[in-house]
Amino acid sequence: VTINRKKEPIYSKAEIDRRCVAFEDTCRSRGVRVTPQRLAVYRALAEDPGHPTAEALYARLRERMPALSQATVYRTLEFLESENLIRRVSATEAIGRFDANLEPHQHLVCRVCGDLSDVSLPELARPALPVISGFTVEELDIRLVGRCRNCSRSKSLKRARSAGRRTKTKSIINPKS
Amino acid sequence: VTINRKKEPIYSKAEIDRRCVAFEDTCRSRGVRVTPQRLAVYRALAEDPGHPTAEALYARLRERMPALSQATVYRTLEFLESENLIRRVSATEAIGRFDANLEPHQHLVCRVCGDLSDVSLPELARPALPVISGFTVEELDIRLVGRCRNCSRSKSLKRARSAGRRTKTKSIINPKS
DNA sequence: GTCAGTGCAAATAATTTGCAGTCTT
DNA sequence: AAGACTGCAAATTATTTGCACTGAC
Repeated sequence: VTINRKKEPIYSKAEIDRRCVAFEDTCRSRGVRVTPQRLAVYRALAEDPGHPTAEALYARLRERMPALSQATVYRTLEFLESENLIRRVSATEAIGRFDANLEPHQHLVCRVCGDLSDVSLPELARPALPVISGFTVEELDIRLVGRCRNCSRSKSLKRARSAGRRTKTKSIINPKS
Repeated sequence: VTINRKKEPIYSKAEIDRRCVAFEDTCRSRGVRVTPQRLAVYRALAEDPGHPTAEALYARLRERMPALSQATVYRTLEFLESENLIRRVSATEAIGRFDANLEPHQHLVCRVCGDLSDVSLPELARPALPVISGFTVEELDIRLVGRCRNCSRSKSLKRARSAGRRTKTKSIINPKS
């Protein structure tokens, strides 16, 4: 078991440079513009192993780019996510979806429509909690992220923000369509 | 593999009744009052396998309890969570925490301070994606939820809302202190 | 009767959007 | 030059909080 306690960046300087170049290539190959803002946001995230929030990145970036706006940070992160160049991870402060089912089970999360349903993987009915020094594991939260039946065809990644009952199908990620 | 496609409630009517009684007992044993609102929120969640949001529960509940307020729903859900009577699950629309590390790895989530760090469980370095009919699994997201070293002592569950750099240590869950 | 719990409305937090101007290609 | 991106500020959405009141014990 290897824990990265936020001491070092996820990638070495050289690796980060390489990734920034790859990022530029990706942008160009997809006909998207390479801007200083996009590069800066991408690099700042690659350098920060602490899973920062958009707000935290903005605070750090504005020191070097005072004119940078929050909106750009949000837009850039969304763009990077849609290009699979970064991932969004969930902490405990996730927007509230609740579950009264306390039996060990897992969740199926559709990344297109946001649908959330239960699954039971038999091999995980009674999961062994990994032992990690310096951290008391109380719960193993497993999510299978992918596409539900209805969304298996759709190509775009229009993440539903609030997956309540709302059927606001406006694309957030792909405003170009 | 068993999938619950939201057709039936998680628990049978009888089971829900039993749980509501257990809920009452828990409240009394902890010196917390049993109110119609708390019972209604708990029951509504137990009856809804769709992992509803606070907003969705509120919308459903106010039909039968027109005077119910949103604030009560939020407060009750928080209370139920702190008593381990329900769980909070995360969908894709989680409040943004980002990660540029695309290598397969897992996350350690401290439920007290919200701290998020990387772990690599060797047996999951190259995880086999479960095959589930009617759902295309693209990613296995595993979170080890518990307490980090610093928080292993603290008893209260003061979930950090925005775990940025903010050190707002105001207790949300335990306003009585 | 007491005070924990509620309702209401206002406050805060996080994110999104409209629009006019700017810079990449 | 064209229009994709940006900055700004206002709008939206989700959640929290202060305060006076009410009802569970």
